[in-house]
Amino acid sequence: MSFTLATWNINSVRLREGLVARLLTEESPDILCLQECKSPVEKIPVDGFRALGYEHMIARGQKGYNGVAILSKRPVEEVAAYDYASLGHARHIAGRLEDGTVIHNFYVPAGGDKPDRTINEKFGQKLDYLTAMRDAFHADRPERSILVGDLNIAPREDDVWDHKKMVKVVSHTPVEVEHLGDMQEAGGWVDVTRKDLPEGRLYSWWSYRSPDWDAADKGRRLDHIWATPDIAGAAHGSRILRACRGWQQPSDHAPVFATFDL
DNA sequence: ATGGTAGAGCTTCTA
Repeated sequence: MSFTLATWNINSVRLREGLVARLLTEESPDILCLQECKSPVEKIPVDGFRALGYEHMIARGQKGYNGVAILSKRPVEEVAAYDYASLGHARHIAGRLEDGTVIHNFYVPAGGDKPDRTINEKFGQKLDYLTAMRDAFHADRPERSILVGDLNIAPREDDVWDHKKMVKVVSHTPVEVEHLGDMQEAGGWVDVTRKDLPEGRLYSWWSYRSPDWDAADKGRRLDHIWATPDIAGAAHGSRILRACRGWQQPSDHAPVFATFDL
């Protein structure tokens, strides 16, 4: 069995229903994982997605903030939706395909402005969230699993436009990279995007605050596709659809794709 | 040190 999977921080699924439909129509991934739906589950516009062949959805949502969903052409059974670090936020959903492959979809907390948990509670929550993920994967080591989402951390020097300028900026600080690495190691996760594209700068997010985002290109790779070692070798065709960032009224994130031949 | 933009839902928070 072969399937193509995409992950996209959509920054309001209701406002950008048309952009989701465009991506599904033009690229037809088998599975699309969304983050920052900013919508209660019952207000996600599922009918339009169903009409395009995406008959299955599992999701967690809340009013105004956060929210994650998995849209799929194939049946997907919900197997978990954890509130890591007990924040009361809709940031995780996991589903299982008919062949047994488990897909985890995450929206890791952004962490606020200051990278210091003594003065910025949100930064502490981000680190605690990653620690809770680490502990969960340590206790129950995943197999035949894929982890995607907006992890809100760009771990490598070539995942940001300027490593030296970014090292004190939330999303690229050493303490965040260490927490992400510990969580990755606990699950045995392989970074599929970097397995396929090991060289060169890769970004999936460009701030709205830069009007000439394309020319300035001050991006970060915040959105990731990982897999457990038993299936990571089956992944190929990784790509980031930068063009979506230039669509009308875009999300500030571009979708990330990978194909698995299992 | 600061401000720049965007979305939800309410007059402010979050990113």
